[in-house]
Amino acid sequence: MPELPEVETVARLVRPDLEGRRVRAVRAFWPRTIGEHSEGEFAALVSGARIARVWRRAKYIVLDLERRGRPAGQILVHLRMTGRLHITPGRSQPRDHERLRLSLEGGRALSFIDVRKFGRVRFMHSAEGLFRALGPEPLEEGFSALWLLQALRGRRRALKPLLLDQSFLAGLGNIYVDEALHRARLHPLRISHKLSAQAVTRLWAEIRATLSEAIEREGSSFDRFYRTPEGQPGSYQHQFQVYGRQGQACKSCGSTVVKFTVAQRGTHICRSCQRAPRRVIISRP
DNA sequence: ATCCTATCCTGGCTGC
DNA sequence: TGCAGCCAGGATAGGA
Repeated sequence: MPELPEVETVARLVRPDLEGRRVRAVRAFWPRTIGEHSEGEFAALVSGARIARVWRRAKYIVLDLERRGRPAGQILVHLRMTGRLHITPGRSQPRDHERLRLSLEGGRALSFIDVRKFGRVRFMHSAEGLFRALGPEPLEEGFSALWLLQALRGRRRALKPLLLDQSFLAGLGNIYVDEALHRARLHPLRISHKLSAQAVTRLWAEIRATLSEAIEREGSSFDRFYRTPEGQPGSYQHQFQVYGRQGQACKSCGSTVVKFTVAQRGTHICRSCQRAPRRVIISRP
């Protein structure tokens, strides 16, 4: 599902078509996509504003708006599970599962397409407060091995649910947590404050390496949902070590990859590369 | 503080 | 072939 690498890829690919353009009109085909605002309110807030910058924070794609050169709020796109962004010809009929369309000056439009309707496009006067409540960006300076060591020691939680918690660390989801934990040879049920400094350093490095490599490959596509705005699938799924590989051989040691449930999420591990912590009862699939 | 469950959704899949 | 039921999962709310 779209996690940091997929969201980063989408932001990069829509950026050249959006930056500098003005929003002309809004149509909400599924009103809940824009949440607390009605279509009319949303339109009033964004119409005529210029998209000054497109960037990413955690799993949000952020469109900074300006009017007369001054900040005029932000549009936050969250793809959740099946959301997609496409630049489309402005006048076409709504396509299947299109939930929102922002018509742009110049004739084209930004379309938000989402089969499962979980995705959201919000207008906020400022997202600063929302972003302050999120953990650091894993690929930025603030996320150091020392920070991670101290942060893990300040909590007493299983690694997987902690790494999925966006207020702890931003941008990871189910897939990249499983991949990073396998690469760091850490079991998802290991308790955060009990890791050695060496193990934490491994985890830190593997989180960064996994995400960077996935961005290089434009994310992962293993079902028909995630595509870049150009309609291309990512290719990182070919690098998966454990995710979705239950029943197959671990690429490092040959043992069979198993799937079980942690934090209500499908969790994939190699039992020989990722040794279970003592005294932990492993929940059943 | 942490964990667990339900909710939101659709479509693909399984099993009868 | 038809159809009911289950599953996937990011975020959040509410209860234990």
